[in-house]
Amino acid sequence: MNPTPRLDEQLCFALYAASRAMTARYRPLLDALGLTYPQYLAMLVLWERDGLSVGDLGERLQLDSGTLTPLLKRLEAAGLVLRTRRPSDERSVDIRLTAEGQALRTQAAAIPERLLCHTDLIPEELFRLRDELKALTARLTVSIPTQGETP
Amino acid sequence: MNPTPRLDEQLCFALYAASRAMTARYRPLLDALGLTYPQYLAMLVLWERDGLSVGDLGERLQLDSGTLTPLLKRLEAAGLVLRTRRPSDERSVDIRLTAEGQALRTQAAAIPERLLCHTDLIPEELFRLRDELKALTARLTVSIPTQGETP
DNA sequence: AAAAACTATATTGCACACAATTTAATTGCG
DNA sequence: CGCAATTAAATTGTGTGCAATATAGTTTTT
Repeated sequence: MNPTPRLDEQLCFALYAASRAMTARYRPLLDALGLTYPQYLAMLVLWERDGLSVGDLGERLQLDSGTLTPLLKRLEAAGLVLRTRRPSDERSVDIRLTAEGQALRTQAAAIPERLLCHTDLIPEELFRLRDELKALTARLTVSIPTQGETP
Repeated sequence: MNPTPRLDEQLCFALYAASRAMTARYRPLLDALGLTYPQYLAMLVLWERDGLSVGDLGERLQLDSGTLTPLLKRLEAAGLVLRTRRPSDERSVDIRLTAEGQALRTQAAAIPERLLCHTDLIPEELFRLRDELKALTARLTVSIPTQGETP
């Protein structure tokens, strides 16, 4: 009935390839800061708002503790953050930037611009694409209806 | 000089989040076939053209042998492909579908449609988004100019 | 107040990604 | 021919992602 799906026609592969290509573009710039790409994203969140819990960070990045706990431990080992149990609720772990973590912010500020310079992309197009991707993510993220659900 | 980049403004994060959200949507459908998402992509390529080498597959998927070798070994262990040294050049490894691997094609054919049904996305928009992502990938993938290169 | 239910993180196990190195086969050159 | 250079996979090591489970702390219920 349906034809076999072709790789080049799949939005899913276009997304997957674009995401990895983007990460590859960031890598040399992030190497200079000693950060991996997901670590950079976590730092972006912390630079916006310090002292979030692991859960807060996970909500923002859409990552769970299985991913974040080891990532944050590596950031701690690198001296960029501190992980401390929240006194008011010992279940929560506060992630706070160290002075070194704060300082990295200055260097990171140059990254988006340097990336743009290397790729001759038009900012307006990027903004539109970004917003379309956000809309797509929102639609993909709605709760999946259970097979045969009848409420 | 530059402001600290904000997570929500970054195209890179929109891409990263969308790609993972898409993979998450595929997961339950692929679980039914016993495939992971990258394995599914590899199978898509093989259903289009059987008997490719590891390198050919890697070129198509933009993945290197460090990723593909274990992935293909798992597909072989699952009985979906055979890995054989090419007689004309023993360095190359031919990947060929088994009868079982060919048979899976029929079930896979229903997947893209089922995914669309679950997400009320308009096909025309998706096609356009896909093509924009391909263009982005192409621009991100051009050879990175060396710092201070003067040809 | 003690048990049960709930919540936040951590741990474990598996499967990618990707850099760097290794191994084996082939090609090219003197 | 003989050997250096090249090529194709495989291997090794690190860092995600994510499901499933475990642990510890908190709240709710009886």
